[in-house]
Amino acid sequence: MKESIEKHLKEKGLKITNQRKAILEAFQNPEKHLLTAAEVLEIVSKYTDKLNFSTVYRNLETLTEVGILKRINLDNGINNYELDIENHHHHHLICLSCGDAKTIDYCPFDEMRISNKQLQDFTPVDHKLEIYGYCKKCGNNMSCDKLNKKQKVSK
Amino acid sequence: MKESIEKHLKEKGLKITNQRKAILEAFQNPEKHLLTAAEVLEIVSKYTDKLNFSTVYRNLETLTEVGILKRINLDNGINNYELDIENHHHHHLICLSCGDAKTIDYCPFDEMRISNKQLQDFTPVDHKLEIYGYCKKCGNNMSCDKLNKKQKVSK
DNA sequence: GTTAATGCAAAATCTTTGCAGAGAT
DNA sequence: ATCTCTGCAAAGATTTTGCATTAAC
Repeated sequence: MKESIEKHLKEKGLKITNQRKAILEAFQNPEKHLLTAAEVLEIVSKYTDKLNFSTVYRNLETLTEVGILKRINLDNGINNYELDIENHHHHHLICLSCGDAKTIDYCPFDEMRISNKQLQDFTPVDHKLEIYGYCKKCGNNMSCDKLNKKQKVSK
Repeated sequence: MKESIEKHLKEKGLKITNQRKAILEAFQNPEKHLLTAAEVLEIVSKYTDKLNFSTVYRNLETLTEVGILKRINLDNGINNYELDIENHHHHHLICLSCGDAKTIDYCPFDEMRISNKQLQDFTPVDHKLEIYGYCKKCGNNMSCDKLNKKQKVSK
Protein backbone atom coordinates (compact mmCIF):
# COMPACT_ATOMS: atom_id res chain seq x y z
CA MET A 1 0.00 0.00 0.00
CA LYS A 2 1.28 3.42 -0.94
CA GLU A 3 2.44 5.49 1.99
CA SER A 4 0.28 8.39 0.89
CA ILE A 5 -2.75 6.22 1.40
CA GLU A 6 -1.49 4.90 4.69
CA LYS A 7 -0.89 8.45 5.87
CA HIS A 8 -4.35 9.44 4.77
CA LEU A 9 -5.90 6.63 6.76
CA LYS A 10 -3.95 7.43 9.90
CA GLU A 11 -4.82 11.11 9.71
CA LYS A 12 -8.48 10.22 9.74
CA GLY A 13 -8.09 7.84 12.67
CA LEU A 14 -8.72 4.82 10.46
CA LYS A 15 -6.96 1.59 11.20
CA ILE A 16 -4.87 -0.28 8.71
CA THR A 17 -6.42 -3.71 8.65
CA ASN A 18 -5.65 -6.62 6.38
CA GLN A 19 -9.10 -6.35 4.86
CA ARG A 20 -8.60 -2.68 4.08
CA LYS A 21 -5.21 -3.35 2.54
CA ALA A 22 -6.63 -6.15 0.42
CA ILE A 23 -9.43 -3.94 -0.84
CA LEU A 24 -7.01 -1.20 -1.79
CA GLU A 25 -4.76 -3.71 -3.53
CA ALA A 26 -7.66 -4.69 -5.74
CA PHE A 27 -7.63 -1.20 -7.22
CA GLN A 28 -3.98 -1.38 -8.25
CA ASN A 29 -4.73 -2.94 -11.63
CA PRO A 30 -4.45 -0.19 -14.26
CA GLU A 31 -6.28 -2.41 -16.77
CA LYS A 32 -9.34 -2.41 -14.60
CA HIS A 33 -9.46 0.60 -12.35
CA LEU A 34 -13.24 0.83 -11.99
CA LEU A 35 -14.62 -1.81 -9.65
CA THR A 36 -17.95 -2.72 -8.13
CA ALA A 37 -18.32 -4.10 -4.62
CA ALA A 38 -18.85 -7.57 -6.04
CA GLU A 39 -15.72 -7.30 -8.17
CA VAL A 40 -13.64 -6.16 -5.23
CA LEU A 41 -14.86 -9.14 -3.27
CA GLU A 42 -14.03 -11.47 -6.12
CA ILE A 43 -10.53 -10.11 -6.64
CA VAL A 44 -9.71 -10.08 -2.96
CA SER A 45 -10.96 -13.62 -2.51
CA LYS A 46 -8.38 -14.92 -4.95
CA TYR A 47 -5.55 -13.87 -2.71
CA THR A 48 -6.91 -13.83 0.80
CA ASP A 49 -9.68 -15.36 2.81
CA LYS A 50 -13.02 -14.27 1.56
CA LEU A 51 -14.15 -10.99 3.04
CA ASN A 52 -17.64 -10.37 4.19
CA PHE A 53 -19.90 -8.31 1.98
CA SER A 54 -20.50 -5.81 4.72
CA THR A 55 -16.79 -5.33 5.20
CA VAL A 56 -16.41 -4.49 1.54
CA TYR A 57 -19.38 -2.16 1.47
CA ARG A 58 -18.40 -0.42 4.67
CA ASN A 59 -14.86 0.09 3.45
CA LEU A 60 -15.85 1.36 0.05
CA GLU A 61 -18.06 3.83 1.85
CA THR A 62 -15.41 4.85 4.38
CA LEU A 63 -12.65 5.15 1.81
CA THR A 64 -14.90 7.28 -0.34
CA GLU A 65 -15.69 9.55 2.59
CA VAL A 66 -12.03 10.25 3.24
CA GLY A 67 -11.31 10.81 -0.43
CA ILE A 68 -9.23 7.75 -1.21
CA LEU A 69 -11.89 6.33 -3.49
CA LYS A 70 -14.41 8.00 -5.74
CA ARG A 71 -17.85 6.60 -6.36
CA ILE A 72 -19.08 6.42 -9.92
CA ASN A 73 -22.55 5.33 -10.71
CA LEU A 74 -22.81 3.89 -14.20
CA ASP A 75 -25.94 3.43 -16.23
CA ASN A 76 -26.56 -0.06 -14.95
CA GLY A 77 -27.28 1.41 -11.53
CA ILE A 78 -24.47 -0.35 -9.72
CA ASN A 79 -21.93 1.69 -7.82
CA ASN A 80 -18.42 1.58 -9.16
CA TYR A 81 -15.36 2.87 -7.37
CA GLU A 82 -11.91 4.00 -8.41
CA LEU A 83 -8.83 5.30 -6.66
CA ASP A 84 -9.10 9.03 -6.32
CA ILE A 85 -5.99 9.95 -4.42
CA GLU A 86 -3.37 11.87 -6.41
CA ASN A 87 -5.49 11.22 -9.44
CA HIS A 88 -6.07 13.79 -12.11
CA HIS A 89 -9.54 14.74 -13.22
CA HIS A 90 -10.91 12.47 -15.93
CA HIS A 91 -14.02 10.96 -17.44
CA HIS A 92 -14.91 7.53 -18.82
CA LEU A 93 -15.42 5.68 -22.05
CA ILE A 94 -17.57 2.67 -21.21
CA CYS A 95 -17.90 -0.27 -23.54
CA LEU A 96 -21.46 -1.59 -23.80
CA SER A 97 -20.17 -4.98 -24.83
CA CYS A 98 -17.33 -5.90 -22.51
CA GLY A 99 -18.12 -3.41 -19.76
CA ASP A 100 -14.59 -2.10 -19.74
CA ALA A 101 -14.08 1.50 -18.72
CA LYS A 102 -11.22 3.55 -20.06
CA THR A 103 -10.32 6.96 -18.80
CA ILE A 104 -10.44 10.00 -21.00
CA ASP A 105 -8.39 12.97 -19.96
CA TYR A 106 -10.12 15.68 -21.90
CA CYS A 107 -12.78 17.62 -20.05
CA PRO A 108 -15.05 20.10 -21.77
CA PHE A 109 -16.41 21.55 -18.58
CA ASP A 110 -14.38 24.74 -18.15
CA GLU A 111 -15.03 25.84 -21.68
CA MET A 112 -18.67 24.95 -21.38
CA ARG A 113 -19.02 26.90 -18.18
CA ILE A 114 -17.86 30.09 -19.79
CA SER A 115 -20.06 29.85 -22.82
CA ASN A 116 -23.25 28.68 -21.19
CA LYS A 117 -25.77 31.03 -19.66
CA GLN A 118 -27.78 28.36 -17.88
CA LEU A 119 -24.73 27.55 -15.80
CA GLN A 120 -24.52 31.05 -14.41
CA ASP A 121 -27.38 30.55 -11.97
CA PHE A 122 -25.93 27.30 -10.76
CA THR A 123 -23.04 26.58 -8.40
CA PRO A 124 -21.37 23.46 -9.73
CA VAL A 125 -19.72 21.12 -7.25
CA ASP A 126 -19.04 18.13 -9.42
CA HIS A 127 -19.86 16.86 -12.86
CA LYS A 128 -19.60 13.67 -14.78
CA LEU A 129 -19.31 12.81 -18.39
CA GLU A 130 -19.66 9.24 -19.51
CA ILE A 131 -19.49 8.07 -23.07
CA TYR A 132 -21.13 4.75 -23.78
CA GLY A 133 -20.32 2.81 -26.91
CA TYR A 134 -18.04 0.10 -28.24
CA CYS A 135 -14.33 -0.15 -27.68
CA LYS A 136 -11.91 -1.06 -30.45
CA LYS A 137 -11.81 -4.68 -29.39
CA CYS A 138 -15.59 -5.13 -29.38
CA GLY A 139 -16.43 -3.11 -32.46
CA ASN A 140 -20.14 -3.22 -32.97
CA ASN A 141 -20.64 -6.53 -31.26
CA MET A 142 -23.84 -6.31 -29.24
CA SER A 143 -23.47 -9.62 -27.44
CA CYS A 144 -22.67 -10.28 -23.80
CA ASP A 145 -23.79 -6.83 -22.78
CA LYS A 146 -22.59 -6.70 -19.27
CA LEU A 147 -24.03 -3.27 -18.72
CA ASN A 148 -27.49 -4.20 -19.88
CA LYS A 149 -28.44 -6.07 -16.80
CA LYS A 150 -30.52 -3.26 -15.43
CA GLN A 151 -30.35 -0.94 -18.33
CA LYS A 152 -32.19 -3.34 -20.55
CA VAL A 153 -33.01 -2.05 -23.97
CA SER A 154 -34.59 -5.29 -25.02
CA LYS A 155 -35.59 -8.36 -23.12
CA MET B 1 -52.19 12.30 -23.98
CA LYS B 2 -50.54 13.69 -27.10
CA GLU B 3 -51.54 11.96 -30.29
CA SER B 4 -47.93 11.43 -31.23
CA ILE B 5 -47.55 9.26 -28.15
CA GLU B 6 -50.80 7.46 -28.78
CA LYS B 7 -49.71 6.74 -32.31
CA HIS B 8 -46.36 5.48 -31.08
CA LEU B 9 -48.07 3.08 -28.70
CA LYS B 10 -50.42 1.73 -31.32
CA GLU B 11 -47.62 1.19 -33.81
CA LYS B 12 -45.85 -0.99 -31.30
CA GLY B 13 -48.99 -2.97 -30.53
CA LEU B 14 -49.23 -1.48 -27.06
CA LYS B 15 -52.62 -0.86 -25.54
CA ILE B 16 -53.76 2.45 -24.23
CA THR B 17 -54.77 1.69 -20.69
CA ASN B 18 -55.79 4.07 -17.96
CA GLN B 19 -52.67 3.19 -16.01
CA ARG B 20 -50.45 3.97 -18.96
CA LYS B 21 -52.20 7.25 -19.56
CA ALA B 22 -51.86 8.21 -15.91
CA ILE B 23 -48.16 7.43 -15.92
CA LEU B 24 -47.59 9.53 -19.01
CA GLU B 25 -49.61 12.37 -17.52
CA ALA B 26 -47.22 12.43 -14.59
CA PHE B 27 -44.44 13.47 -16.95
CA GLN B 28 -46.34 16.49 -18.23
CA ASN B 29 -45.07 18.81 -15.53
CA PRO B 30 -42.31 20.96 -17.01
CA GLU B 31 -41.18 21.95 -13.51
CA LYS B 32 -40.33 18.37 -12.74
CA HIS B 33 -39.66 16.37 -15.84
CA LEU B 34 -37.30 13.80 -14.32
CA LEU B 35 -39.17 11.22 -12.25
CA THR B 36 -38.36 8.04 -10.39
CA ALA B 37 -40.73 5.08 -10.24
CA ALA B 38 -41.70 6.06 -6.71
CA GLU B 39 -42.42 9.62 -7.77
CA VAL B 40 -44.57 8.48 -10.65
CA LEU B 41 -46.54 6.31 -8.27
CA GLU B 42 -46.98 9.18 -5.86
CA ILE B 43 -48.12 11.66 -8.50
CA VAL B 44 -50.49 9.21 -10.12
CA SER B 45 -51.99 8.25 -6.77
CA LYS B 46 -53.13 11.83 -6.19
CA TYR B 47 -55.46 11.69 -9.14
CA THR B 48 -56.36 8.07 -9.67
CA ASP B 49 -56.53 4.86 -7.72
CA LYS B 50 -53.13 3.78 -6.58
CA LEU B 51 -51.27 1.80 -9.17
CA ASN B 52 -49.27 -1.23 -8.34
CA PHE B 53 -45.50 -0.91 -8.21
CA SER B 54 -45.06 -3.59 -10.84
CA THR B 55 -47.39 -1.75 -13.19
CA VAL B 56 -45.28 1.35 -12.85
CA TYR B 57 -41.99 -0.47 -13.29
CA ARG B 58 -43.22 -2.50 -16.21
CA ASN B 59 -44.55 0.56 -17.96
CA LEU B 60 -41.44 2.63 -17.39
CA GLU B 61 -39.53 -0.24 -18.92
CA THR B 62 -41.89 -0.71 -21.85
CA LEU B 63 -42.17 2.99 -22.60
CA THR B 64 -38.39 3.25 -22.52
CA GLU B 65 -38.04 0.36 -24.94
CA VAL B 66 -40.28 2.01 -27.49
CA GLY B 67 -38.55 5.35 -27.10
CA ILE B 68 -41.26 7.34 -25.38
CA LEU B 69 -39.25 7.63 -22.19
CA LYS B 70 -35.54 7.82 -21.57
CA ARG B 71 -33.87 6.29 -18.55
CA ILE B 72 -31.39 8.40 -16.64
CA ASN B 73 -29.41 6.99 -13.80
CA LEU B 74 -28.35 9.71 -11.38
CA ASP B 75 -25.61 9.50 -8.81
CA ASN B 76 -27.93 8.22 -6.12
CA GLY B 77 -28.31 5.01 -8.08
CA ILE B 78 -32.03 5.30 -8.62
CA ASN B 79 -33.41 5.20 -12.13
CA ASN B 80 -35.03 8.40 -13.31
CA TYR B 81 -37.12 8.76 -16.43
CA GLU B 82 -38.11 11.62 -18.68
CA LEU B 83 -40.18 12.03 -21.81
CA ASP B 84 -37.99 11.44 -24.81
CA ILE B 85 -40.41 11.75 -27.69
CA GLU B 86 -39.89 14.80 -29.88
CA ASN B 87 -37.39 15.98 -27.35
CA HIS B 88 -34.14 17.62 -28.29
CA HIS B 89 -30.83 16.40 -26.96
CA HIS B 90 -29.94 17.85 -23.59
CA HIS B 91 -28.13 17.28 -20.32
CA HIS B 92 -28.91 18.00 -16.68
CA LEU B 93 -28.07 20.36 -13.87
CA ILE B 94 -28.92 18.54 -10.67
CA CYS B 95 -29.29 20.33 -7.36
CA LEU B 96 -27.70 18.47 -4.45
CA SER B 97 -30.00 20.23 -2.03
CA CYS B 98 -33.50 20.09 -3.47
CA GLY B 99 -32.89 17.30 -5.97
CA ASP B 100 -34.36 19.34 -8.77
CA ALA B 101 -33.05 18.66 -12.26
CA LYS B 102 -32.98 21.36 -14.88
CA THR B 103 -32.16 20.74 -18.49
CA ILE B 104 -29.18 22.31 -20.17
CA ASP B 105 -29.25 22.57 -23.92
CA TYR B 106 -25.58 22.98 -24.61
CA CYS B 107 -23.66 19.85 -25.45
CA PRO B 108 -19.89 19.76 -25.76
CA PHE B 109 -19.76 16.33 -27.29
CA ASP B 110 -19.37 17.05 -31.00
CA GLU B 111 -16.56 19.46 -30.41
CA MET B 112 -14.93 17.10 -27.99
CA ARG B 113 -15.13 14.24 -30.41
CA ILE B 114 -13.18 16.10 -33.04
CA SER B 115 -10.42 17.24 -30.76
CA ASN B 116 -9.89 14.08 -28.77
CA LYS B 117 -7.66 11.28 -29.89
CA GLN B 118 -8.86 8.76 -27.32
CA LEU B 119 -12.31 8.90 -28.86
CA GLN B 120 -11.04 7.77 -32.22
CA ASP B 121 -10.74 4.14 -31.20
CA PHE B 122 -14.19 4.16 -29.70
CA THR B 123 -17.61 4.00 -31.34
CA PRO B 124 -19.86 6.19 -29.21
CA VAL B 125 -23.52 5.28 -28.98
CA ASP B 126 -24.68 7.54 -26.23
CA HIS B 127 -23.22 9.87 -23.67
CA LYS B 128 -24.31 11.69 -20.61
CA LEU B 129 -23.19 14.80 -18.88
CA GLU B 130 -24.54 15.64 -15.47
CA ILE B 131 -23.59 18.66 -13.45
CA TYR B 132 -24.15 18.38 -9.72
CA GLY B 133 -24.25 21.48 -7.55
CA TYR B 134 -26.63 23.99 -6.06
CA CYS B 135 -29.41 25.77 -7.89
CA LYS B 136 -30.10 29.47 -7.48
CA LYS B 137 -32.82 28.84 -4.94
CA CYS B 138 -30.71 26.60 -2.72
CA GLY B 139 -27.42 28.47 -2.93
CA ASN B 140 -24.88 26.66 -0.83
CA ASN B 141 -27.37 25.14 1.52
CA MET B 142 -26.25 21.61 2.28
CA SER B 143 -29.33 20.56 4.21
CA CYS B 144 -32.02 18.12 3.18
CA ASP B 145 -29.82 16.50 0.60
CA LYS B 146 -32.30 14.40 -1.20
CA LEU B 147 -29.67 12.95 -3.47
CA ASN B 148 -27.44 11.86 -0.67
CA LYS B 149 -29.47 8.87 0.28
CA LYS B 150 -27.15 6.45 -1.40
CA GLN B 151 -24.48 8.81 -2.43
CA LYS B 152 -23.67 9.63 1.13
CA VAL B 153 -20.71 11.92 1.61
CA SER B 154 -21.16 11.98 5.34
CA LYS B 155 -23.34 9.97 7.63
C1' DG C 1 -6.96 -0.73 27.43
C1' DT C 2 -9.43 1.90 24.23
C1' DT C 3 -11.46 2.48 19.97
C1' DA C 4 -12.44 1.05 15.55
C1' DA C 5 -13.27 -2.86 12.33
C1' DT C 6 -15.05 -7.36 11.27
C1' DG C 7 -18.32 -11.15 10.53
C1' DC C 8 -22.72 -12.71 10.81
C1' DA C 9 -27.45 -12.47 10.23
C1' DA C 10 -31.25 -9.91 9.45
C1' DA C 11 -33.46 -6.13 7.18
C1' DA C 12 -34.04 -2.33 3.98
C1' DT C 13 -34.43 -0.63 -0.71
C1' DC C 14 -35.25 -0.87 -5.36
C1' DT C 15 -36.61 -3.81 -9.01
C1' DT C 16 -38.19 -8.05 -11.41
C1' DT C 17 -41.12 -12.07 -12.28
C1' DG C 18 -44.98 -15.79 -12.46
C1' DC C 19 -49.55 -16.29 -12.62
C1' DA C 20 -54.51 -15.72 -12.68
C1' DG C 21 -57.92 -12.50 -13.71
C1' DA C 22 -59.31 -8.06 -16.00
C1' DG C 23 -59.28 -4.89 -19.77
C1' DA C 24 -58.33 -3.10 -24.55
C1' DT C 25 -58.78 -3.84 -29.42
C1' DA D 1 -62.11 -13.64 -29.10
C1' DT D 2 -57.52 -12.53 -28.75
C1' DC D 3 -53.75 -10.74 -26.85
C1' DT D 4 -51.93 -7.50 -23.70
C1' DC D 5 -52.00 -5.49 -19.21
C1' DT D 6 -52.78 -5.37 -14.31
C1' DG D 7 -52.52 -6.56 -9.44
C1' DC D 8 -50.83 -9.44 -6.16
C1' DA D 9 -47.43 -11.84 -3.87
C1' DA D 10 -43.16 -13.65 -3.85
C1' DA D 11 -38.39 -13.41 -5.01
C1' DG D 12 -34.00 -11.17 -6.68
C1' DA D 13 -30.24 -8.03 -6.40
C1' DT D 14 -27.71 -4.67 -4.15
C1' DT D 15 -26.80 -2.33 -0.09
C1' DT D 16 -27.32 -1.16 4.94
C1' DT D 17 -27.52 -1.99 9.92
C1' DG D 18 -27.28 -3.97 14.93
C1' DC D 19 -24.63 -6.54 17.76
C1' DA D 20 -21.13 -9.41 19.75
C1' DT D 21 -16.37 -10.53 18.84
C1' DT D 22 -11.81 -9.50 17.18
C1' DA D 23 -7.95 -6.77 15.86
C1' DA D 24 -5.27 -2.36 15.60
C1' DC D 25 -3.28 1.22 18.00
